[in-house]
Amino acid sequence: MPHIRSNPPPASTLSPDFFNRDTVLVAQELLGQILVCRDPKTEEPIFCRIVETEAYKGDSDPACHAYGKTTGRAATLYKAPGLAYVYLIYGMYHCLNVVTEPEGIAGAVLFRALEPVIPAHQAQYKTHGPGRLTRALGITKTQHNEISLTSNASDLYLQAGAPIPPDNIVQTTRIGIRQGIDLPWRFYIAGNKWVSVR
DNA sequence: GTCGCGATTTGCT
DNA sequence: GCAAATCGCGACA
Repeated sequence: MPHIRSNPPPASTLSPDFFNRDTVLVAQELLGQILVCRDPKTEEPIFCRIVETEAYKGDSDPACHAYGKTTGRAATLYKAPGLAYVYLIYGMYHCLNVVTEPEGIAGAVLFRALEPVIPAHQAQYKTHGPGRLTRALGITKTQHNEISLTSNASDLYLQAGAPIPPDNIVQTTRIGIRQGIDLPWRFYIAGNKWVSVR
């Protein structure tokens, strides 16, 4: 007699090993994975699919905060893969990244756009854009910088989603930077309406 | 200590 | 299309 599940299998959390790899590869493979967080006020769980990312590498990328630097905020980028890197940009918006590469090598992937998995959440949480998504989800440097994104005990963590077929992934140059504009390290899911247009 | 600027978003012309 | 908002950080004195 076959065993029948009454519930779906437990969702698996992405492991540090997933992030302990080349940053550009991680940026690509993060598409389709799920960011789990909580509503800043109600504490209700929110599940968001990652639909747009950018890779930043410390050694070869002049746009990376850790390019030629090891101190200050750049120090976070050398820490363990799977940690959050949150920084303030233009004095008013936070940006969420996940640290990549082995400890001691700098790299991170910027989350540029998310798609709330539950349709009812899509009108409520405006997660299209790196500054908008942190504002919508209540992500700040003081609360979330350097927390683990690979533990489901965190306020914020990553869980495995459905992989995106390579044919559905678009690779382009990155947005809003002045240096390293030639590097094609932005990835997004083709046709996804949450992706920033520029 | 002072100065200039940025991986953004918004509103106004 | 363009500029304002707003502040942490790095460069320089």
